[in-house]
Amino acid sequence: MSTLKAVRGTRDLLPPETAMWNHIEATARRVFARYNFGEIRTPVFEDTSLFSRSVGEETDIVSKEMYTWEDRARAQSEKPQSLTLRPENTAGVVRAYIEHKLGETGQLQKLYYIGPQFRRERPQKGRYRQFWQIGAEVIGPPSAGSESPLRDAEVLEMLAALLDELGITGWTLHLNSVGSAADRERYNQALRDALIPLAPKMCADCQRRAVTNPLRVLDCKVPEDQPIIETLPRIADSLDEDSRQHFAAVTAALDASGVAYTLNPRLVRGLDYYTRTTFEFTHGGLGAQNALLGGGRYDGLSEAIGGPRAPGIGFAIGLDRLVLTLQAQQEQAAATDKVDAYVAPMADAKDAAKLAAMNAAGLALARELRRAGLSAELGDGSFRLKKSFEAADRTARRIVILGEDELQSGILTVKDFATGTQTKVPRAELAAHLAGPSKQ
RNA sequence: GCGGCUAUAGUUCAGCGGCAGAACGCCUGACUGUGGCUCAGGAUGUCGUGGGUUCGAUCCCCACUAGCCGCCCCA
Repeated sequence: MSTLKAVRGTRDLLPPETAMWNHIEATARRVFARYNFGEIRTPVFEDTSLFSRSVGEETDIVSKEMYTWEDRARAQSEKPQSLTLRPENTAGVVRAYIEHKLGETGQLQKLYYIGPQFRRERPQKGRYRQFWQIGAEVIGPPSAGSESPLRDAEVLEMLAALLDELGITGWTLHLNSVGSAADRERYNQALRDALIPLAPKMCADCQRRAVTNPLRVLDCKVPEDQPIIETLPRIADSLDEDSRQHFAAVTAALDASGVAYTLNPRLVRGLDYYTRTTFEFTHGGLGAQNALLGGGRYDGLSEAIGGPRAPGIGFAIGLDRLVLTLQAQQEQAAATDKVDAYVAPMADAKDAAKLAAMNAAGLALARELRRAGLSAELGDGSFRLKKSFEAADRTARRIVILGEDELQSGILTVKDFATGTQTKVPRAELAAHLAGPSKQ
């Protein structure tokens, strides 16, 4: 019989690793708050059509990577509904924006989310079937300034600030504009036409892509294909005047705010809803999954799923990958934080009544310390003192010994592991003593 | 969906067609109210699952499952 395990592509996050996750999430919340973003939490599953209509019917995500099931009807009159675990969160946020008529407020909505997403892909480094994303969206009616290139620049600048604050070094911002939906259609056709004579000279993958997904040819990494790729039409040449001006304004604003970026005319993104500005922050050391985060503008998404005109821009950070990057960067995750005190009750283990009484006294003392705001671990009176010390040294900065003497006198024995000094401390002063720094 | 590599103690990994190994961690003691550094002892386990070859398989073969890495695609 096989034992139960986390299903393929999912995993448990345990201490001390979770400390890193909490640190990243807390940093993101702090940074986002400075930019006036508020948190949104949307359901982890939605009506399937939300994703097919937003992400794109023909994308790999929708066509073969979604966890979709038919929710059974509970009444004869009820129709079964096709539901899907969210493969990304932007669609859900825009759905909520429409559902709650946030556009009617006339205000720009600045929303961020942190949560799990689901795609049924083959797991590998930095890629899981349940993966975590931190993302944010700026969306609103055009009258609120949602189309302004200033929003693009602000979002990018915020991301640079977040990565810097997290201590991620060596990231690169790749920037491009894919233009309007019409621009993209035009470009796609131009690319197809250009590839007809060229594709036979390219690698096998490109020959296939030329037919199935010409934009992907631009991503080809085969060295021999690069000269050919250089000759292909550039999307910048297919942009209409509005998109061109918008992009120029974004880069100008980034220049003014000192955010470094690399223009990458080959950066095309996999989701259908992207328009105009698209971007990606990459980092080495992530293997084939070198994208830390990606995003872009989606001026037509709201309308595509039946909402009002609501241009927006957003991004999603792969939290799993961010953790990998930070772990690789830090030699060793910082030593796990030790608690302020280890309360070690001592009693004769053979005397059940005394043991119970001493343990109760230990629990009360630990409670006292915890109520004073200190972190404390509690030992067991049946332990020999040596064992208590060993356990305490692993988990706490100091040990507080609670034996018969201490209980009667109300004066506790405290030993500081950093200095090795042992002192007697009256119970009334204990919390203050434990809160203080180590001293010789 | 496709390809390569891997699966042995709590962890990281050696190993060999014939009694299952190391390091770290864990437990006990030297030390009955004192940790770290020592020292002496101890327990680790369906050798991923199922089948096959063999007198005998943890080892060789096949299948399956899972993990890692890559492809596709993507955060």
